[in-house]
Amino acid sequence: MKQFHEYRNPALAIDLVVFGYHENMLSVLLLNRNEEPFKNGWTLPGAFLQMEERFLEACGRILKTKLGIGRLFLEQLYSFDEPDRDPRGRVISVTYFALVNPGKFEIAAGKMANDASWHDVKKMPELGFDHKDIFRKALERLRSKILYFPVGFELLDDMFTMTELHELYECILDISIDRRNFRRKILDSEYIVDTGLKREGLRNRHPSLYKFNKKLKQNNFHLNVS
Amino acid sequence: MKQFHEYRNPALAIDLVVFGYHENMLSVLLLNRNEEPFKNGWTLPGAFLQMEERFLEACGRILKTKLGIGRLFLEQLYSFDEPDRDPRGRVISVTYFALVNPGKFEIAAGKMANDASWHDVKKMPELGFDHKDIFRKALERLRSKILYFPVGFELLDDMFTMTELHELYECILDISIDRRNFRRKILDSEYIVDTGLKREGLRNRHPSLYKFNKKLKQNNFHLNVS
DNA sequence: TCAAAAGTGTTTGTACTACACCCATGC
DNA sequence: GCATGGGTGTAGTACAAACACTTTTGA
Repeated sequence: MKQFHEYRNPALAIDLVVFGYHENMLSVLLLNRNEEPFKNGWTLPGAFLQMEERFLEACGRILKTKLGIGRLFLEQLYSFDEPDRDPRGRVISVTYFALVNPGKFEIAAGKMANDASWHDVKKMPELGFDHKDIFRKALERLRSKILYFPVGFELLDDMFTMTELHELYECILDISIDRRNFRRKILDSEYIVDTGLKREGLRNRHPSLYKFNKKLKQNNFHLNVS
Repeated sequence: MKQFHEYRNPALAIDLVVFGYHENMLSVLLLNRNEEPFKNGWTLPGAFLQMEERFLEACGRILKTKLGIGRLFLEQLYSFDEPDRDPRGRVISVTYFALVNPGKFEIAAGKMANDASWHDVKKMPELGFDHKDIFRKALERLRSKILYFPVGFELLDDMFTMTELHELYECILDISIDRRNFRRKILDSEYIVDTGLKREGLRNRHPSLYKFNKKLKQNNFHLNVS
């Protein structure tokens, strides 16, 4: 019997939208391509899926070989099928979005691209292929997900202050949220626990350090914003 | 230059979870396969993606050739990559969920399967491949989506009573919802408009007939349930 | 006039909003 | 002691939950 992969099948790529948060700025990792198509243009990191490979394995391979970073939060985003999305031929793209604390990794450039760098989501350059669509979808997903799931903790250090968490939310959602109401809401939800430690060395009152409550089972957090 | 599809690529299938609602029962369309693998077993309707075909075109082809039904509400669900999900070889499945009013269509059996029929979501048979996982994901999506998006209207007739809409919600979510609070919430959201008509021929008070408010732009509906 | 379902309103409690003030620290 | 940001409390409001009565219709 003829094997399926001997028929003509579209190629299958995995593309990643890697979000990082640092110094009050939400960024995305982009590669500057050193080959056609879109040579010297910016694209999302990606790779073709290998025959025996799972999606998450391909994600790990991309992160490791192109960006030099290890395992992190990954979630499937969407699959893109526009026939002309790649000028070289029919390529389906299964996309994932990832969250990373840039402080924990040094980005290493891979061989496909001569440069990988962080780009403020508010100042994105033109992107090759249909990667603008993918990016938009990812940002939309991140913004809706953060309202009911503690994704923020993937972007911060293991311990963080309430102000840092608050600023993260304001930055990602691009709105302002009342500091005191935010604090109450977060604490009531029990998503975070007070470590009892304080951040020291600041020139004013030492804020408490919190960490994510890993024991929490059920989701009782929902943030309503206008 | 060698074309992408000349390399070894996994096969790519489109599988559909078609939900129908009829007489207070939420059902899914299943095919009884007449060939191996899973001969005489139940599976979701699906097909291999053709080289130049878009996902939604493949969905339309499946609906037409296997089920004999036309265009309906479709939304991409998830892409499944388990290497052993198809015993014949590596097949990636991009899945969609669909909503249909079964009263509007007669299901016609196709050539791949000798039977297509509706199955109560509460009494599902064993499914071939990984279709149980796909079904579960689809039901989960439907249940969360109905809380903030008027998916229900795809499942009802063009005009419907408040009680019919109420029962649909209770059926899909598998909970009971206060009739009066539900009514107020739905009417306040302006998702539906009173047609001024009444359903006649019942043995008691004639209920108003409503229809979906197609002019509605922004989503101001959110149902909170325990 | 009775049964059955449709339609309406009120009371209560909870949760979010919008605020102002005090506290700890480094300089 | 003063500037800076961290921490706490509270009154007002809006929405959701829980609930009972009236109305319309066919038989």
